[in-house]
Amino acid sequence: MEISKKPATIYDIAKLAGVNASTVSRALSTPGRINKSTAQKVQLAAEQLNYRVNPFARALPTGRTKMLALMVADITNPVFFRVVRGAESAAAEQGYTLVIAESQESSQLEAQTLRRVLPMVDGVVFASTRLSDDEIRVVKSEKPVTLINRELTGIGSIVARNESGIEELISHLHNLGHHRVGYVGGPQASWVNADRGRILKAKASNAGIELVDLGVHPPTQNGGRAAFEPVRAAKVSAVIAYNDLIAIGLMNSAVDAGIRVPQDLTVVGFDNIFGSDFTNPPLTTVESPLELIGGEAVRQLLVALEDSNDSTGPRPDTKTKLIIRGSTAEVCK
Amino acid sequence: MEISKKPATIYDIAKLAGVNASTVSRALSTPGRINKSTAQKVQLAAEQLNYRVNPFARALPTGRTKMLALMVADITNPVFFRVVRGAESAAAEQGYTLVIAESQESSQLEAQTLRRVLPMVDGVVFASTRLSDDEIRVVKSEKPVTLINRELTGIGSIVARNESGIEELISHLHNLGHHRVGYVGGPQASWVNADRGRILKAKASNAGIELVDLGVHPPTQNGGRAAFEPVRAAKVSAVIAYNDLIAIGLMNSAVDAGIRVPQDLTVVGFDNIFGSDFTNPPLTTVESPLELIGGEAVRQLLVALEDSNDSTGPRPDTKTKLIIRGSTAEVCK
DNA sequence: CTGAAAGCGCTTACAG
DNA sequence: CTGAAAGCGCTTACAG
Repeated sequence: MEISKKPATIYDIAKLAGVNASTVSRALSTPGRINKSTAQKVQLAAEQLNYRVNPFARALPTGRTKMLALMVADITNPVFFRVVRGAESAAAEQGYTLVIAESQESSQLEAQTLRRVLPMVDGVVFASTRLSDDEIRVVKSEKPVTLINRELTGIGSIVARNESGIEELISHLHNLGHHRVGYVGGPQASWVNADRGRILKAKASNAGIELVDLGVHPPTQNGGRAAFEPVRAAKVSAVIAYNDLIAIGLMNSAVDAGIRVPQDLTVVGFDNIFGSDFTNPPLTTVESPLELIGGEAVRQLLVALEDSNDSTGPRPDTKTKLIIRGSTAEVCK
Repeated sequence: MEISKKPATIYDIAKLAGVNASTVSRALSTPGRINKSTAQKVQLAAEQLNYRVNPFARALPTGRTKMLALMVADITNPVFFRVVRGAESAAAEQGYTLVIAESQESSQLEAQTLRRVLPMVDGVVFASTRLSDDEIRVVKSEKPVTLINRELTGIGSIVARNESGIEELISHLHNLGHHRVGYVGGPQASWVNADRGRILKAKASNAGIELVDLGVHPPTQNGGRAAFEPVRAAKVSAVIAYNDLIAIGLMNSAVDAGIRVPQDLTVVGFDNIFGSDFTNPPLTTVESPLELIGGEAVRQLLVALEDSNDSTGPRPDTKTKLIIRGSTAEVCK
């Protein structure tokens, strides 16, 4: 329980090992280029002194901080947990530290946070951003950037492949006998919402299902509650929500209105968020490989940074898949 | 869309403003100690050059990085979301950046992560840690530390005041006519578990309720499922779980076994995690002011760091409170 | 393979 | 109030 004394520097090591500080530096960071026994001597001394490199001192001459920023709109949104987990472990694997920054759904706060964080990181992955295409390009002009679930020419991105899950979903609904189903859309500006809507429309039409557009809504439980009236008015036997949160809000309002799920109304969501399995009934949903996506986003960023690395390994398949639970049933008429 | 050119330094500003670099430094960080018009000239030049201080260059001479680490056991555990949110915004408020580090419930991984992160932060708050008392003291010997929901002499900490919520809970159960209730404990080593258990026992005994100890369990849904057998064997009319996750697992198993909640068995949890309101039935739970606690933890850390500040404002009350939902009912016999 | 030196961008006593 | 200088702990050409 010593009182915090100054940590050892390479000069302390140099003295102890009887070599020059530059040799210490090399022995520690590029041991290949140095006499084996010298390197060992240095490493031993470093250990004795409980040496740890000062990351800032290293960052100054190299310009590299070994930190990455992960930008999310809302830390408390369960959709991001798995993204964060995947990103964090991919970063740690390569000795990088992740700074998680939150925009709180405000583009102004996001810009401000970015201004604080950008100078201290080597690159940023946007898991969700309120920034415009142009603003993203400005960031990209300063540091490498990768985008999650948004595409923008000239910028690396990784997105969930919604086709596979939606294919399964439409076929599931078709088998259940649904012919007229509603889509409760998410935010207008959301790339993901557009993607899901487009694919949904195509697959539904292929299957001879009429897809009714039920408007755009906030991606929250309240958004789902507010969407209930349009849903009821549309006289659909099934409804697909932009995400699980909306689906859950929708189910609540339906129950309050005396509509039974799934007997009277089939409901499905997207994401398979934490808790979607203990709704009543448990929610049928299309799941994205969020953890994989988070990990892949930082891996992509890292090859841009360490350009030595395997330039581009095979991109993993980010396919989505349907998880069938209790909120979908045959149309009974 | 310029190709990333080198960011401006204080020397660029110095040249543009026609002063010495040290004057620039002072004008930017301690504007009070400098001629007003000089300061303005400098600030103008800084703006023109779109200057942002290099945090690492600043960190070297000062030893301060303006970064804080927040250590959690599991990023995907919903209990931490609000802690993170509170900590993050308290940090941002003072211009600090939060690094969230995850131990993944492994003390080895935690130690390793700490080794990577500790050199780059000014202090650390442990939201949950697998470290032993002694290990925490070692960290504390290097950097200021504050603890959430754990007490350790000599180390600043902030804990939820479980009395208030438990008081309400016991009185609620008492009013409902329960006389024999079980406690499904959490991890043996958890400070919070011990605290809740102790208070529960005291309050129950005051109210003439017999509290049956149902053992220690992992704080997860599976833990809750596994706890169902002991619960049933104990022949209690109500059960209190260490946390919501356990309570939810317990409810699942009960339903599977044909036991109705709350008619046949009253269930209550702790934490009020995301999703606990849409279980079936919605879970009655004791809520902690997690966001406040997270914020207060970093604020405490910050006064230790900036010792100039208001040495110690009044500590906010971290009282817990009962949220009554559908999983509790009168004992019907 | 190794040393001596310069430099990364800032801060901060020390003079004046 | 301001300048000139030293120093924070590392890395990396440049010699040898």
